[in-house]
Parts: sequence; C-alpha cells; structure tokens
Amino acid sequence: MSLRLRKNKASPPPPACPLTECMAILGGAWTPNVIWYLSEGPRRFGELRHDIPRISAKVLSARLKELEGQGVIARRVMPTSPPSVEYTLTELGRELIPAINAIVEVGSKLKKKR
Amino acid sequence: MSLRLRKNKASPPPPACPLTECMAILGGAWTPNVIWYLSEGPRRFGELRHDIPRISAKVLSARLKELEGQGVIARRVMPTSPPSVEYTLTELGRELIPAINAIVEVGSKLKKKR
DNA sequence: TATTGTGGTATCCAACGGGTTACTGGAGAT
DNA sequence: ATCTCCAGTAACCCGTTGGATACCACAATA
Repeated sequence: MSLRLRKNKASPPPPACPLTECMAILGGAWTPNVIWYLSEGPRRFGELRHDIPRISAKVLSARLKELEGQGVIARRVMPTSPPSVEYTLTELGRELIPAINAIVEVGSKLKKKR
Repeated sequence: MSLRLRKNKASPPPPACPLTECMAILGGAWTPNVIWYLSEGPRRFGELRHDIPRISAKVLSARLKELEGQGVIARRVMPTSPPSVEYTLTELGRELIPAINAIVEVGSKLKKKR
C-alpha cells in the first residue's frame, strides 16, 4: 500500500491572482489611512497630518503624489495665503471605499475574537 | 479682506481608523495571494509554492506561520511519506474572502481605466 | 519686528523585510 | 545504492522604506 500522496491533479490552481495589482495601490505605509480620511470629504495636507499623527510629512507627501498619479485622488491648490492644498477622492478613488470598508469590517471581527 | 483660510473647525477628523489593525494581517508580501489561493480549498505547501511561482520557501513559510498564529488558517500534517502538510482557511479566515474579493474587483476596474 | 501658518523638499540614517543559496531527514521509487 | 520528493530551516546579503531633522518662501498677524 502506497503512503505516497496523490499528485493532486484533481485540484488545479485557481485562476491567476489580480491582487498584486491592487495591493500595489494599497501597499504603502499609511495609504489605506489616507484614503479612509479622504472618504468623508476633501481634506488639506495639514489636516491629514493631524488626522494621522504618526505620519511624517515626507511619507504623506509621497503617498499623495502616488495616489494622484494613479488617479485615485485629485489635488487642488486654493488661492489663499499661505496657499493651501485640498485633496479629494476622484470618482475612481471612491470605488476603493467598499474595499476599505470590507477590510475594516473584517478587522473589527478579528479584533473581537482575539 | 482676509485671504487666510478658516481654521476648519467645521470638519473634525473622522473616527479613528481600524485599518491599521487589518493591514497588519494583509500587509506582508504575498499574504493576500496566499489567502486567495486557499479560498478555493485546502492546499499543500508545495502546491502554494507552485501557485505563486515567485514566492520563496522562506517567505511562504513565514506567512503561513503568521496566519496560523492569527487564527486565519489551520495547519494539518498528513501521515504520509514524505509527510505533507495541508493548509486550510479557518472559519475566521473565510471572513476575509469578501474583503479580498472587493480588493480584486477594484483592482480590475483600476486596471481597465489605466 | 518677530512670529506663525502653509505645504512641502533635501538629506541622512537605521531597520526591516524579502531574496538567494545551501542544507536536512527519512521513506519510496528506480 | 542512489536519487527524488516533501516541507521546511539557517545564514547571509542587500535594497527599499520609512523616520527624523532641518529648511524653504511668503503673507498675515501680533
């Protein structure tokens, strides 16, 4: 009697995973937080810094540029003095919200059971 | 006329963000991929390596240990020779699937529009 | 006149994380 | 007798990332 395992031809790998693409967007540090805080409306650079106290200006700046480049957020300079800059989720960016919410929901569940 | 911007007391920051907790689970490299491939049924170490060709044994091993520690997956050694190990999503882990799916869906949308 | 607030940039640095390679042990297959 | 397969582990290397700090111009305010 062979104890060796079947070569498992019956379970082919699932279809290729599109997750890598998406995680390239959400992967950077603080990225989900930024999107989360923008999900309730436009927000300025300084406000975001205040929302996410432990983020550094450098990283926030980097994240915002990346997200802008990906079309997820829009940057608008206001003609004030000193100039202030407002960031908004684009329509594209707003499509991320359900995903973020799903993550949040699971997160709280996991937290409860721990 | 003051050009200075209001101190924006009208827009308090949104409630604290639970995302950090969740991203601690999904954050590691390849983690979403592992969960994704386990979402269709139990899978062995070598099969996962094959599913995710560019993952190294070291990282796969690390991810599986972490996820097991978080109660997201279960590890079962089969009494075969050579011994084979089967990984399964726990009930808790299965709760992650909607979130993963949401991410995948958004990912393909973003991909299309690029 | 000095200070504050704004939205950043430049520079340096330490740490973490992932990649690579080599290795294991024991039973089956050849 | 030797080779293969499985599921890892150990040791080392290296690049990226993020953190900390300092700094900028400019207008308004005190």
